[in-house]
Amino acid sequence: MITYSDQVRVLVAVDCIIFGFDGDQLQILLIKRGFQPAKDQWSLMGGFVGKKETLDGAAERILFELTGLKDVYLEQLSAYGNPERDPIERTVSVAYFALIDINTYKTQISDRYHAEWFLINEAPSLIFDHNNMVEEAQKRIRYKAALHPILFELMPTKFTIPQLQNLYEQVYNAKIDNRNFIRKVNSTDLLIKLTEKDKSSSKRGAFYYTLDKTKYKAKFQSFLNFIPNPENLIS
Amino acid sequence: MITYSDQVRVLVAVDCIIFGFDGDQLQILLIKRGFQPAKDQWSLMGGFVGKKETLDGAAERILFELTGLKDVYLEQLSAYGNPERDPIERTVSVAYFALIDINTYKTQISDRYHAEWFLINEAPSLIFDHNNMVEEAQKRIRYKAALHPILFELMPTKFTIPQLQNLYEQVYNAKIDNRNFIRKVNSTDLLIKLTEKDKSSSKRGAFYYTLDKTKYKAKFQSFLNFIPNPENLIS
DNA sequence: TCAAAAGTGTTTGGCTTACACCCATGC
DNA sequence: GCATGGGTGTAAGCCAAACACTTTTGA
Repeated sequence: MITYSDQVRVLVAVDCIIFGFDGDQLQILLIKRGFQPAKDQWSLMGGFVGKKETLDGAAERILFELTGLKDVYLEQLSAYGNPERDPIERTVSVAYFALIDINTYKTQISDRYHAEWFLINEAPSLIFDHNNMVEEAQKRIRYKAALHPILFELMPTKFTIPQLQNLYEQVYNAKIDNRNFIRKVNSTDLLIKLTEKDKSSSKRGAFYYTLDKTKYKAKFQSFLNFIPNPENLIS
Repeated sequence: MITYSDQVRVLVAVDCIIFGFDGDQLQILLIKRGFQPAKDQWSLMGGFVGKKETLDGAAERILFELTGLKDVYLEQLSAYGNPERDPIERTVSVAYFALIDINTYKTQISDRYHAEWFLINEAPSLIFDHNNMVEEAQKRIRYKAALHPILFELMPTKFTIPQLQNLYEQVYNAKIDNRNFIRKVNSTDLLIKLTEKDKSSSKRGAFYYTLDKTKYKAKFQSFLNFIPNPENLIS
């Protein structure tokens, strides 16, 4: 039998950067690591890739273990392979980022991991190179969301346009003109207007919308233009 | 000492999708695999990640071994980890793509790998999942080149705008209006016009240009617009 | 002189931006 | 009745797309 016998074998892990939106604030889900090394430090949710698992499969499993969610937006970010990144043993990590609607998050399942949602700017420092992963994930999302409607993945099943604008403003750390934003979003024809209004944040109330999933899928790859002059915003 | 002892270790490889342009045709560099499995079949240039090597470092080394080139545009594409992708032993591969000016390619160094340049459309079928990697690399390049001047990386040190247009037409498999293209490229202010002309493809001759590397680096991240309506072109 | 590639000029239309202004309603 | 956020109207201006036209020069 042929083998590649003289080569080094290493551990391969998957780490998930999980972004969530509760209709008001963009957050990130972190866990308190329950084992050595770096026990009790904050970390991304991760795990080793199983013997017969694909990378995507491992990411889905890890996300499911923590949140109880399936069929979530999940995209490979990058592979990280600095030989020193894990002090115990060389581990190559493939990072994925997920975008979820926090309202669907099942708390009970995650309890064993001591998971907690943090506002992006208030998140603690993380183990290994996880801070770097989070930064790169944010950049990727900013890049992609300027051209594709991925942030819709974070929205509750029904939401208002001002809520969506609020999310964009948090992602780009910028103030957006609400009048132009409303028109831009409506012009994509991706939303279905409901009759109900949300009156929690204004007297007049803002109409609720839901995502038209068929159109969403059809138009996902086309280049939209949600953010004016993205080059001025992306750091 | 703490270890992750109950986990599977796997091989980690890097595969390079090497695109080259000779001033006329966009090509891809493939090698004839010199060892089992799949000996004598066409393949991407790849190799295992060394004990103390980063992923980027391994990609640079592999590219150097084959082409003799350093400081080449090299970007991580994606990690591939299907458990069946290598029939001998599970191997996770991190793919990188490189963009090089074929004129600087050093033939002699590569001889031991039986490397050959192929026109993209005439490339042979490749081992494992390498065909898929090439396809995804092409998609990524199409995506990125619509917004950033990466295709300039493929050009010879001096080149004409019609040559550059020719490259764009090959990448997007589309005919571009030369009059608008010339203006678009000039408006980026990324090129320095030389006094010399290339008369090989027309009687009038086309001026040679060189890349203004300072401006190139400065503007690389800004969103340009080389391709009209990219959503209509990208498959 | 004429063919053919390189390059300039000009019009058009769509889309973004900026911002004035109207709407709905709870207090 | 007025403050407040939600939303519409609209004009200015920019920029891409289309394409008529000029330039250059070898054969």
